[in-house]
Amino acid sequence: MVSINDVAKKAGVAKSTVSKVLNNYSLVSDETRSKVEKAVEELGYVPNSVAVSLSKKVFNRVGLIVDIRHNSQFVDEISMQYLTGAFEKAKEYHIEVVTFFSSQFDEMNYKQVTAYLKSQRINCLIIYNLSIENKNLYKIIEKQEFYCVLVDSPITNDRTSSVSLDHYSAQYEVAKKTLQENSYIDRVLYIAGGAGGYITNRRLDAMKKLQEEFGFELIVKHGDFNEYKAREITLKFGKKSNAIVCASDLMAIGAVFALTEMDIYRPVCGFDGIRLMGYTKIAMNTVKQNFNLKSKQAFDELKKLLDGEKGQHTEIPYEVCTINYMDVIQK
Amino acid sequence: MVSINDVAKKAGVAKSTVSKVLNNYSLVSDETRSKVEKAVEELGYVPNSVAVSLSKKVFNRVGLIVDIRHNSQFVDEISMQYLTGAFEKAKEYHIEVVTFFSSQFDEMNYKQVTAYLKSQRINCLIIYNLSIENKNLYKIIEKQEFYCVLVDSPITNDRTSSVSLDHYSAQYEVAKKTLQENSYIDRVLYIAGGAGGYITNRRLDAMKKLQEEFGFELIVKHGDFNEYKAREITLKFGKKSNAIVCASDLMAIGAVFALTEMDIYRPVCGFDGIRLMGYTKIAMNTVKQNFNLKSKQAFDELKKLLDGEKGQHTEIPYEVCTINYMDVIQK
DNA sequence: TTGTACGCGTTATCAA
DNA sequence: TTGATAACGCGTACAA
Repeated sequence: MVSINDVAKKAGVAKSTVSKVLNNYSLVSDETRSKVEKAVEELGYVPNSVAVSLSKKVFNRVGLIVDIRHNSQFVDEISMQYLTGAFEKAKEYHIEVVTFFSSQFDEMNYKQVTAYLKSQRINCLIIYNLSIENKNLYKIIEKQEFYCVLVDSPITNDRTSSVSLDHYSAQYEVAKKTLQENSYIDRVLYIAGGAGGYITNRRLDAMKKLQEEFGFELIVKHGDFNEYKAREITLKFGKKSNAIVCASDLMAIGAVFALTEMDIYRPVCGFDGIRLMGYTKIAMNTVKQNFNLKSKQAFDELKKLLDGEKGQHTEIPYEVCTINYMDVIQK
Repeated sequence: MVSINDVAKKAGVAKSTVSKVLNNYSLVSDETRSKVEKAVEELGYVPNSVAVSLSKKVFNRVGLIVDIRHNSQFVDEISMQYLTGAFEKAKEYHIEVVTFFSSQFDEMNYKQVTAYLKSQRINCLIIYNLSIENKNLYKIIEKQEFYCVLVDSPITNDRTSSVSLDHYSAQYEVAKKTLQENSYIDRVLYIAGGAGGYITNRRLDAMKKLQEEFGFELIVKHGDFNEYKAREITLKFGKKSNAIVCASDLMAIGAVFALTEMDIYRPVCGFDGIRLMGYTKIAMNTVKQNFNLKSKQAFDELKKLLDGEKGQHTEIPYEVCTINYMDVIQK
């Protein structure tokens, strides 16, 4: 392991001088600079990030908290896009990231979680899909000991930003489009996410607005973003409704497959625009969002927080469309 | 940030004593031990892993190298299971892991990659789906500067173990079963993985064995595990074959959808047993493997390497079956 | 059984 | 403009 001492020795200078060259201090003569750079090059020296982290007062390490525990398997696709987006930005900003799965924190209390994160010298968090059961994370956000960016949870404070799309209007648009494409609608089944969640409530508001406008009866059931539950709900309430609006594509798939089994047709729409949809060959309206981009934007917001800005809420664009197989496999 | 000094002060002992308690040294009186433990508890102290890593001579940090770059999107599912499996074992062994995507190393040369990894104090690697284009990683394995475990690449040396299933017999079995279920087979299209890959060659051998036994004509094309390519190949060669064997489920899906478009039927079989298959509602034979388990086993093998054992090759079980929707969504 | 002192690789301060 | 030295938080011989 080649260290700064080796470089200093080779270049014939003090290690503090090497450090200065590496960190672009201005007060270094061109001559010593080039000597050092030459030695660095020859030895293939790269600073030990562990030691850097230990010695610096501020050293930013970002924890990416991905939620794969609850619900079905196919949030995989979304989580993976979140991760890749964040990794790309991390590289761009030269900031270290560490991946966590929220299930890791399940058996810990608040104190343990913060201690654990701090012990890894993590001072920033990007939290994807914060679920309301996760009291620890809520407390972390509230206490502001970490810089946080929340993806799809509209909480902000001085050290917390949030990135999401406009769930209200997106839900409104996709549902409206789906209902208008079909003739007679007098009873709509809405398979919502988890009871009490921020997003769930926003989207529910949109459905109520639509209900006022169209004057249909609205049946609301909570599928917890779980396709199996959505399936059960559809088997139970699908027949007596004449359209089904789902708060996620996954639940929409569960609903459609249930309808197929029941051998009846009902218009269904989803939310997310996941590629999996293309494989099912189901053509339904959905809200397509770019998860990779959303994650990147979250990282940009984090950078702003680190640069001293206060937390803010930002939104990303979306598109109401259908996902088809050929689009999905092209790339 | 509460440090070992704070604990020592609170407990009224020297920090070295605290360290001994924490690292389970035997030569500590019960009295001081409990004093220290109490202080640790009250302060919520967790050792700073960065400092630990710096001070220890050997500190194991594992880099998980996941390949999401090449081919289609739906390796996502597999990669995610690899990651979760490794994370669980990491927790069990108290070893730190860091996630990398192999695309991160694309523009680097060998020296840069090793320097980068070492700068992060990484001394172990678990490499999933090493592709033959990745010269850097091959060199890393060869040089033995890192302890490596390869998943699905049967290379071993003193510091390198590998975990995979028996690709030869698995390919043989699934293909044989598929062919036997259908009446007359005289020409088989085999859509292989990447040309020259280890796995690809093993599986190809199995197909040749089968060819000898059954006496059919074997057409081999390389789909590079890419469903779009598999689709193109099927469109071109599907009609004149009367069965299609694919080296991955993804390619098999591409083939089936192409056949549907061509409006002809051919028996098709896949490989991997991914859950996505359940969503396509295609019932085809495939080789089902447990990716999560495979990743865990890889971690166990890594542990053995760290404990001084020499690298070895191990295999995991597989099952020839079909993947159906209800099995997939149940859990 | 406990405490002292040093080293790990780096940055930061201050004197030269 | 450079270099010596003290941190950073921890583990660990070695001395007490």
